Amino acid sequence: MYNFKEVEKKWQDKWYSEGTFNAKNDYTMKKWYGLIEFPYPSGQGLHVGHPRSYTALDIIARKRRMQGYNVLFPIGFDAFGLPAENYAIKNHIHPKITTDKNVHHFREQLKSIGFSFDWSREINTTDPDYYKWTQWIFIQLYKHGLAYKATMPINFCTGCKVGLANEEVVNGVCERCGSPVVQKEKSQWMLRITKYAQRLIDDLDDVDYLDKIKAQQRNWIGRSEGAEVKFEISGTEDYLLVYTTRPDTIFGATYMVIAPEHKLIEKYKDRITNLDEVEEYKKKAALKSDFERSELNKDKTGVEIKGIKAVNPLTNEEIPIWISDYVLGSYGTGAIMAVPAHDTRDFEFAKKFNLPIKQVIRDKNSSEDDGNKELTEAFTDVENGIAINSGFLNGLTSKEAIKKVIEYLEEHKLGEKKVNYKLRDWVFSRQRYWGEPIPMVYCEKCGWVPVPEEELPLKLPDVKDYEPGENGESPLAKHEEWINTTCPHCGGKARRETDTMPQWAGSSWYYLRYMDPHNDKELASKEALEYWSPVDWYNGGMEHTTLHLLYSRFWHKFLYDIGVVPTKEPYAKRTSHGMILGSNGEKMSKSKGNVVNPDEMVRDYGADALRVYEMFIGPFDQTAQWSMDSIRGCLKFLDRVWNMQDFLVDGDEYSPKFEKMMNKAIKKVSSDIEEMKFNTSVATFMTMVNEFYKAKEINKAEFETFLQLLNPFAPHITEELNQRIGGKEELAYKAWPTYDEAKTIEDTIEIPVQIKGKVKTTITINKDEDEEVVKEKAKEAIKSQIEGKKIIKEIYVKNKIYNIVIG
RNA sequence: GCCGAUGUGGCGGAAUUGGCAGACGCACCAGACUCAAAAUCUGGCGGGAAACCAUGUGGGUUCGAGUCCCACCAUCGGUACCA
Repeated sequence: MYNFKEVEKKWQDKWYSEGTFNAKNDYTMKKWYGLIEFPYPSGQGLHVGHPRSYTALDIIARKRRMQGYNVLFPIGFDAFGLPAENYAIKNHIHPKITTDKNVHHFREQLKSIGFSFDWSREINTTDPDYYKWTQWIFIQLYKHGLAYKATMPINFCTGCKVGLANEEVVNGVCERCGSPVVQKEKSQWMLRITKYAQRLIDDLDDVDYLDKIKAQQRNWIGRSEGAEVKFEISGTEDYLLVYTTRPDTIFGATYMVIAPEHKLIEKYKDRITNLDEVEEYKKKAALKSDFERSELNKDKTGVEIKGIKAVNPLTNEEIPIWISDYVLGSYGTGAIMAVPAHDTRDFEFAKKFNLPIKQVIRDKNSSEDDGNKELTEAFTDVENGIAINSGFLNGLTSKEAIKKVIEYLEEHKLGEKKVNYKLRDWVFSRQRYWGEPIPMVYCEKCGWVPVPEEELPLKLPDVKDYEPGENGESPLAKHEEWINTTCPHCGGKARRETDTMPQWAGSSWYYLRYMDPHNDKELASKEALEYWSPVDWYNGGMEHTTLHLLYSRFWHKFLYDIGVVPTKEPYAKRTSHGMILGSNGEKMSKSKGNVVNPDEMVRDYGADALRVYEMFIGPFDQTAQWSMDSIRGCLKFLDRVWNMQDFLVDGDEYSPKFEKMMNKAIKKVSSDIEEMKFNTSVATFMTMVNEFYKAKEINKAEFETFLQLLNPFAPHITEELNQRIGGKEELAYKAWPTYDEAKTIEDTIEIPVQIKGKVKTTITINKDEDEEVVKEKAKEAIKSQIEGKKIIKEIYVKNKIYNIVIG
């Protein structure tokens, strides 16, 4: 009987004490760098979702070692973050203490599953030796003008009087006390990621990410091409600047809309005759949280600004200006020209406030559309539009009209071509204790000054009070002894920045630190960076394919620009795994009581069974449902593997009856691993075991190869069996098996014989048999069904199929 | 609404990418072993008496469609007025 407890312990002790899987410092070897998203060490411990991703890359890493690569497969902990801080506040235990405890637990759990991580390179984002370099990167960003202060709204709980993270705001109210959450203006550090928007799109062409990941990145950045157009404000030299992707519809612009935040109101308040009404609207809009603005108020609201009007530059008509919160201050110019006939939102707004709707595009595919009928909805299709009622654009397709009108605008200095992105700059400040201190000081005389690099790391002060500050201030704002310092520039009195960095900071560059984790001179040495960059294969969750991936690509590109890293992109290849749901098909959560604890799985079924099951559970990139019956089935499979010892016979070569199967299996498993089709690899192993059981025989050569193929999936049992059957070398150090293509091909093939595409029978033929011989044989086999019928057509595909069409 | 997935036996899923639908596993049934049970081993297992019918629904292309095209339905994930 297979005792997985004993066997797994034995091999783990050996691997982790000897450092079997540690990367070598031999920079002449060919390298492979595999990366998994390092976990946040939560109090709940490891989730069964973690081993899905980790086992997958562990399998690839183990295979790469056997293929002769110097493999870097590191692990660390992304340990700053909200849960530790909230737990600390509630239970009055310092977050460092809980974090250390959780990390310890995670480490034990990860080791119990037998991952081939290089534990000598373990990192932790809360370690000052680590965040020293996170702070260093921030200072470089600041020095290059990519970090700046701006006033940005934060979520502010009206009950607790603290700033909240987005995830703490649930349906517009505070997650903890249920009070309404409003937006509060606060001066924050921002990172200018928008400067990299175009490169973040363009360089996707050079990396091997799943298409859906690339699509998500592109959508998030949200590039759009259009024009900025000037609309003169009647009776002034001034103009209102708008952004539009449809400059071909300017003839149909019947009014303008500005965002509540727009500075136009301040500028012309003397001329506005209904200023009170406008100010009232502004105030109401400001009080609304993001949630109210977007979720609750699909219904458009707005107020006309009376006393000022704009002039349509192409029709020269005077049109009214409205204020409405469906126009966002943060996108484009914060003002739009409204073309109700050809924009859904403008159409709704115009209908509600009875504004004129002027059709200037007709549908080229609709004979009824002559531009004279009343529209029931906006016509927005760019592909099928023809300009009408549009002066010099009449008759042009929408695309031609866009080109022509931009030329016209540029020629008459009325506007210009413009590209916009949805992507916003990155709000980098958090009013929190448990994060990296932002290494900046403020001096009355010199303004913001970075902490000198030789003084890094700027350590998070070890304080007892990390309760949130008053009015959304950071907890650090209460610690005067830490805040007060001297200006590095003039030596005068200065105060430290009290906000900390977001959790994204430490994870934006951690893959670089793994290359040289103990370096106290640089974030990593030039040689290490040159050798290990880029990450060859990065696997993680779909939930991180927008923000984390984008942020780290941005930091990497910046580090490339200042000559720190040698590659433009951090990750050569990115894949993602599907989620694991509870056995009831719902997301695992304590409240639903469907959480599966990996410790219990290792205890009851063993690490190998857990690993094999998580690979067998279904297609790797898709959501899967946990099943206790199935993990039991995987343990049964491993027991059958163990008992194959009883059939062992001598033999240094594959026996004739298994030669084909062995060669085919090597081929199949090798390619399955590369394509992450782990589930069919496991099926292959099971089929092989069934065959060995049928024969009640397996020779040494066959057993050794079988064990080696299975080793990346189930490393413990295979090493143990290999030792027992007298394998000379440990599997971890052996070369990956090779196959002979010729020996994967069967000599005889069964092919279906069809009549009109329906299978009637199958015949067995020799491979590459002569066409006429096959046809003869097939016709003989279905003689009764074709006798006396006229054969109209015959389709013969060599080694595949023979199909007869009869009359 | 938009973007991205997914839909195949009782269940999880497979299908060389247009060529025998249901590999492999679970569950279930039967047999062997056992005083008996568990474990293990062996066999069976989409529906239908059969012709045949079956891959979410309806159409199409093809000698041939789970796979390609068109329209729709359902489920899941992401996102939220981006001009």
